[in-house]
Amino acid sequence: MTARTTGEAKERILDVALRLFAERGVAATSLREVARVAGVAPGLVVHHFGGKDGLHACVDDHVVGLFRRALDSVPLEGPPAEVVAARDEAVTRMFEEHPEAIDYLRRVVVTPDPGDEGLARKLIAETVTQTATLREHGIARSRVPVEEQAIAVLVGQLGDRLLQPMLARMWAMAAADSPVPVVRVG
Amino acid sequence: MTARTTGEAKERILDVALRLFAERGVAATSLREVARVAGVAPGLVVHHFGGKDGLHACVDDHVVGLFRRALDSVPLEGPPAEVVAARDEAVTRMFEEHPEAIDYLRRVVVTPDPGDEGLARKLIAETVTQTATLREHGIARSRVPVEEQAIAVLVGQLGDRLLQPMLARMWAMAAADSPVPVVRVG
DNA sequence: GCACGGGTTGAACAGGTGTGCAATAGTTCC
DNA sequence: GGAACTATTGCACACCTGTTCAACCCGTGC
Repeated sequence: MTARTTGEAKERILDVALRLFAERGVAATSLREVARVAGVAPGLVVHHFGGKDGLHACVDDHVVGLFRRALDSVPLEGPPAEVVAARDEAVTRMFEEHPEAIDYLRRVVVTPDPGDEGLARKLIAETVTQTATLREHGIARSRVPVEEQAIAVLVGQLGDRLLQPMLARMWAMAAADSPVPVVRVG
Repeated sequence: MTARTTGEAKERILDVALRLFAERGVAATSLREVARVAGVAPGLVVHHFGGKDGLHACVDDHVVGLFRRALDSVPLEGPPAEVVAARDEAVTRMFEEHPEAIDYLRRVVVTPDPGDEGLARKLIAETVTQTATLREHGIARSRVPVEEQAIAVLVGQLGDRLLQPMLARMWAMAAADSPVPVVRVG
């Protein structure tokens, strides 16, 4: 069982790592388990990513890349309002295709492990760059500092998606409880 | 350096465990580190709590106990509106005195480790009991199922406190960013 | 043919983990 | 005094962790 195309195993490892990191957290996920689930020898993970820290960083970069690709997929021409709407929609679509990404981000924001600030920085840096580009194309206004505007955009794009499942889980865990005939809402 | 009063070390272990569990998560906290921080031999933790799972369960019970004691501290006599207000205030005071508790609860709700559903169940069961008591004393209305009302109360008491620091962290991590003289747009 | 080089393996190693257990220290009761 | 009991220690065990490394497979260029 050898690699057919170059980089196949590497991608698989990255996907598995993101999924497991999102499900259980980085600290609680072992390199060996990532390798096992990816159907690969432990040494290969080290060879490709240089160790667990390297894998963590690459997963972060991968998530930032998902963001960037989603945003870069919409052309910067047309009425500003439409461009902005299309970008938000692209992010929404990306998160629908990669639900692990939002789970991973929630962990980083809500219950960060040491080293998780890395993703936060990268994500903010990326958004600042994106916002600057928007300004150059006259799509975003320039009355406030770029960073402030970028953060507002980021919070707008992430906020709901990070918070909503949290409330959902509170209700779900309540419903899953109680062997009693369940809650019925008028 | 031996125990002066019975249960002293046991309580210290419990406090340290709650704090570390809240900070880093249960899975990422080792029994030995709990023992080290508590100034105690690893074996003692096992002796008192029967192992890591037992410690986890006892921390859960401890948190539920904080809730119960806070609620039970307000007498059930007087105008219903005042009683309810006093109870909310008691919970608020409890969380101010035990900030680790809210951090721990956030982990359990947002990014649960396997075994964390235990606390959720216990907390809901406790709130159902409490709500039932309120009804018996004519303080809570009885037009909806107890469970539904209990969950509404629980979400009301926890919601803000769980969500608020999350948003705060998003902004904080943004502000703490950018050591570089940032992107400048013409 | 044959060396080269990257993808891949699996066995090491040192260290940390949860747990079990025999031994000690200290208190309480007779 | 001693007996009984609990709190407490420190070591031993088996297992899992991240990392290192020599070897292997296999396609490519010569």
